[in-house]
Amino acid sequence: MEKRSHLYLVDGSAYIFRAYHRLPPLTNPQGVPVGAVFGYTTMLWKLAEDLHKADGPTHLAVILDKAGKSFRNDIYPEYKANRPPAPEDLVPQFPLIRDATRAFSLPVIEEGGLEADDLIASYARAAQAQGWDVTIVSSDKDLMQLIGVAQNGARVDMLDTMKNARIFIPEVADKFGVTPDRVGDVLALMGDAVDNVPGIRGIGPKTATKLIVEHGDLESALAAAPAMKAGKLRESLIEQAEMARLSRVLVALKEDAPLPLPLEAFALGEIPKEPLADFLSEHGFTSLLKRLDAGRGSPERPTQLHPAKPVNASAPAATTGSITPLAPMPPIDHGAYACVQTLEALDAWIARAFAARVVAFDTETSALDAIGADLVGVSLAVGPNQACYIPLGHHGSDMFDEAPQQIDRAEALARLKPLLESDAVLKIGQNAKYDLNVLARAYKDFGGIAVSPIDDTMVMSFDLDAGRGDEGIGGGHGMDELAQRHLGHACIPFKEVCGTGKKAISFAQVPLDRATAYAAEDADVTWRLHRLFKLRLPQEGATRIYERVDRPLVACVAQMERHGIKVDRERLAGLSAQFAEAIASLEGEIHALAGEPFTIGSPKQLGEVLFDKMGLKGGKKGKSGQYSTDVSVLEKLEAEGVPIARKVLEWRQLAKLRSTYTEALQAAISPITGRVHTSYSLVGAQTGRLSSTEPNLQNIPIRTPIGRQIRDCFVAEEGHVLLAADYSQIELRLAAHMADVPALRAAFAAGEDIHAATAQELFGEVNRETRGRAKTINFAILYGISRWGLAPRLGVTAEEAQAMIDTYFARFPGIQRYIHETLDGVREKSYSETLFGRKCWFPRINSKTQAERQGSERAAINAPIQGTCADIIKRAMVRMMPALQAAGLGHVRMLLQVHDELVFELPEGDVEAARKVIGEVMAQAAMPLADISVPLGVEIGVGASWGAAH
DNA sequence: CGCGTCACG
DNA sequence: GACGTACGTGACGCGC
Repeated sequence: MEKRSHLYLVDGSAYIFRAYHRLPPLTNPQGVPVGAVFGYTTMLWKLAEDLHKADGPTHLAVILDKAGKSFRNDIYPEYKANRPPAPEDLVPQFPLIRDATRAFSLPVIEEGGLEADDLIASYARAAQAQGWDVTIVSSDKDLMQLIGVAQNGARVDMLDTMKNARIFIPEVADKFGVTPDRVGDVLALMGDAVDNVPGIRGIGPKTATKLIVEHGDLESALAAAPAMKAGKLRESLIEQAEMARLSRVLVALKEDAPLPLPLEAFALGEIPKEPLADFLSEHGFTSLLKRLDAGRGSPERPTQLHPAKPVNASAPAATTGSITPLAPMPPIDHGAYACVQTLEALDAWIARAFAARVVAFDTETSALDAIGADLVGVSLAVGPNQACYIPLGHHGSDMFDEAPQQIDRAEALARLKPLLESDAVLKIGQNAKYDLNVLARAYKDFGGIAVSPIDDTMVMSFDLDAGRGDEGIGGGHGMDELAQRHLGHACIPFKEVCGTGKKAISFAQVPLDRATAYAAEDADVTWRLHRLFKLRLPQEGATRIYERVDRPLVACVAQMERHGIKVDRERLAGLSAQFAEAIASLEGEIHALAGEPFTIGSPKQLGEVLFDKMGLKGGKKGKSGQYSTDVSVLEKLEAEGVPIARKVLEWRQLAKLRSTYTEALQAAISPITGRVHTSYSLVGAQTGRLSSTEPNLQNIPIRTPIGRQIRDCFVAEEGHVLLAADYSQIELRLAAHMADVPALRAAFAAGEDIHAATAQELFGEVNRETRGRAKTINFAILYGISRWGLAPRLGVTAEEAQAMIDTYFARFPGIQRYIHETLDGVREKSYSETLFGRKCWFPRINSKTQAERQGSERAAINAPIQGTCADIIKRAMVRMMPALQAAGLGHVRMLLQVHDELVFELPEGDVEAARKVIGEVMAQAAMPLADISVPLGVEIGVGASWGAAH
């Protein structure tokens, strides 16, 4: 049976207004706002998917309003006169709607002097006359007049894609209380404030419906007015009858307009993929692009990496393309900030934030650690100087002082929660991870607050300017520094508000006026920075790394920090005592050997004892005029048969382990959770790596048996295990790929021992000695090699080291080429780039000072490799929880990241299932953006402790 | 607060 | 001829 023709008429203009207000303010990689365009594109996509359904479209057209006046203005000049101008960031989206439609190869209809509604009505009636069904894709109430069934059985209905609802006669009756053919009469009576259709003052939807239901139609209702009982309604109907008649004409749809294109022109065929793919890719609609690629059964095509644009470091970058320069912002004015102390004021600010759809926020807490501190207040900013502070946990400055007036904390959080969690409002934080953690813990009885979606100005700054610290101004990404650098504004220093040292007070004790100035300023500054960075990201090619890697990582890492990891306190204490005993006994022996007591932990005293008092040789003084006593020096002495050297080395090791680990880790156990919560810095390492502080859980010992015991103190909860998954030799694999070294790639592909393979290539034979040398050289390559650096590590002369480097380059010419090309690129652009486009700046790469220059060169060789590795594991982290959830393993907890390793905690029974998902996500983490020509090997271990999981 | 040292990748 | 001597981190104790 042939499918009955079914015409879809899409009311494009009405749609984008709704999409604009419902969707977050996205921008495409060029910085153009495209939130509404995205919504529109998604809608077309959904419609296109219905193509093959039985009741799906056979014909489709998009109808748009054309700018300018319509015939209705000739009848009534005030028609649509009080419409506010379209929002600033919607205007550039109008032309893109046409692009989007063309990308789907769909016809667009627009005609001057006619509104979209008239064209829709005319097409609908024409189609109906031919016996076609018609679906109007809109939710505009005016169009509901068209709904119904013609004599020939052809029907007109409507589809509201946002609510995914079909609208037919019953739905119209629900809304208006009348059948569709009487909707115009109801509308004429009630008027329309948005379109400025006058109607009759004092008559709203209820009365209008009642009158039409009672009297049948408008004219009858007007005619019946004199007979009505005296009162306002009667008067209005009589006095304003003409207004109602005028309104009736205004709301009537023109159903016989000439059709710019014949109906047959709207026939749907298969939608060509190429123009669509180009459009989706141009605007960064990657989710749809993926589905498109999946749909055509081809492998996902790696999206184009950002072309490396030559950047003139001295020229401001904010002038590219057609992007309008930012309007200047007024200077920061603390007097403009509000302190919110009533629910009414709070509600007003929340409404402002919803209306602005972008809000910067900041939390103030009683202490610095996000896991232990209490929420003291929240600040919001919706524009420059439009900021407020909401105190929630302030008390008096001392115990006799009364707490200031504040909104009840639970009540305030209940009102803030919908705002902070709304998909339609972007929340901006400076180091948002901190605030995410505070708010996730606050309001706990109600599940906490899961702030989303977020932008983070600190992370944005990092993705734009990592490494740029040597250009005269600080290179950090802290708020005070960013405000100074980008806004020329000196923030109120925290210590000025809370003091320092012994006299420091909690933020909860700060008087509200000062607290407001400080806290609201933070939100204000964050808002302003966001405006600058959001524009710069696309202009400077940093959108990809920010949007795809670092931005989604914020919430992911925040959750890892909240999980924390369990440590066995008793076992740590036991080790501590054991170490203490050994330290004490070594101390005695060392003092005896030295012939006098001294402070072994003082390199100064130790050096003097060894090289002056005891007269040992090999003492070398550094620039501080002090003897060096580090491991290499002491090991050399030991090899020469100096017994005290061994003892000092042992003493050092144990002292280090005890103070840095066994003691410090016990102190780091949170009294609240009983676990240890590190804090990861997303901007700590210039290469893109994370760093870990308070405590640093990325340097827990593993290399020596004695140190490894500390890893055994990291344990899983009862009934659970720890799973450690690490990338095997990932940096060398990436070097093999990025430098294109066939021999190394082949060795990795074959699963060979890479250092042995290197030894075979370099020395022609593999034994312990050659493998060890090959390993050292392999690492030297990754770090930027020099003969003087390599020589002492191999125990050879610089000349011999140079010979090995030469051999290495001869056997693996790609490496030498990579180093040259990388350095040339960095010298020219002042930054390096990872496979995923992460930049790392090297402002001293062309320094006149050799040491400075060479240092930058070595770092520049390493940065793309170390940074790509960081990108890959970050991508794995971002994808991990969704992948685990999809596999029914949402309860698996990701706890730690140690550069090439992820540590999880999970029930024993889930090990096999989790192992599969985790291994797969990690191995595939570079795809589809970068297709690494070497497999990413992942090794997984499981055990009751971290030590046992290796 | 700078330095030397050493824990990790 | 001096410069420094492999990349990236963070924490500790000493001594000023």
